[in-house]
Amino acid sequence: MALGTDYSGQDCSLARALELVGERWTPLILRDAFVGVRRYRDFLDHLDIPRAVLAARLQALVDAGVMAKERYQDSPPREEYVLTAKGRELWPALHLLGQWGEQHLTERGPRRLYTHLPCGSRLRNGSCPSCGAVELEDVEVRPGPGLVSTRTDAVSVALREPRRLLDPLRTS
Amino acid sequence: MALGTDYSGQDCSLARALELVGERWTPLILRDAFVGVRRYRDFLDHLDIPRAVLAARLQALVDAGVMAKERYQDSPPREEYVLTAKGRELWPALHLLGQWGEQHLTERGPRRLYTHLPCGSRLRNGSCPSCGAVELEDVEVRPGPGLVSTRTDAVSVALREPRRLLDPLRTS
DNA sequence: TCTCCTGAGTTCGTTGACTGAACCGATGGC
DNA sequence: GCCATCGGTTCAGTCAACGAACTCAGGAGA
Repeated sequence: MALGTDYSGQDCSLARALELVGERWTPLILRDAFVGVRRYRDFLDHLDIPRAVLAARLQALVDAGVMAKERYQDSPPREEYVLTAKGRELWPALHLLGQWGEQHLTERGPRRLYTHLPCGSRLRNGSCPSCGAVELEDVEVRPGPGLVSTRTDAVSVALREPRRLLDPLRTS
Repeated sequence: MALGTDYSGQDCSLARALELVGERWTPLILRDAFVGVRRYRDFLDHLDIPRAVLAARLQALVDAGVMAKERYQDSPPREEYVLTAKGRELWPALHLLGQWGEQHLTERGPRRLYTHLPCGSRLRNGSCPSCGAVELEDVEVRPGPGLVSTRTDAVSVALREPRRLLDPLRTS
């Protein structure tokens, strides 16, 4: 979202949330994180985002406690960005917004299908209609009939197969 | 959100939605519309938004079918902006994002309380936990313990009393 | 009729975030 | 020694947001 993203003077929890996750690119970074993207390079390749912006956003998300930076190898030292519990709780809001876009802004069918694996039902409102709350690891993302993926980056290719949310995406 | 808000190359319904409702100020305009704000002047006074930006955003929302411009008096001719059915369906997503902000970005208690009047229960996930789906007109917004409203514009003052969602706010 | 006021914008110069390309430092492979 | 990769930082140019001033139409009062 946004630009100069402070909504000072708005005593409103939505404004506070938007100052953090309403900035331009941030929701898409989080969407990628939910499907398992963790590395700087993968975010970069999949989003076509300027490097400086990606670095700034990831840093802001870490500072806010939405993501955490974790060492995954020592030689050479490499770190990856993973969602914290606080970050994972953004899932219903982001999912709902995506579902709204799917229903109102697209003509072809859904691009991605979300299934709660233990019971097999399609997700509604970011949670399972029959089970209630949902562990994200139990949710499967699968390409839907509306998906037209022409991208060749590693993340897009991996997402052409069914995956579980949060399952780390390994591209190397 | 955003600046130059096209996420071309992202074949993703979330990106499509963000191109419309992810722009800077747009979510707050919609939030105000849900609590009954309809007039250019009221949006202006309550949001402290630059006039040019407000005009552009309202026009974009009308073009997208999220809001509609309706004549409410003829002499002098005056029009107001009301949510369409498509726009009202954004409520769960916006509400959830606000709730996330309430839980994670604020120390004092909730600023606004949302109640489903027919059954009296507090809203969860933008809908009623006992009744399921919800008519927005049946939802009451009430100031909560965390609210510190120092603003003196007509909208802020009106929101210090309980109101129903979508109930037109008359300030004149 | 003349003047003032209000609502709803538009215009315009300035500011500042986003963009993309180039550069940098550490590490590892050959 | 040379080259490639990962994860950034730096920098000049662009474009949207900002805020103040201006416009225009239609009353209201004198």
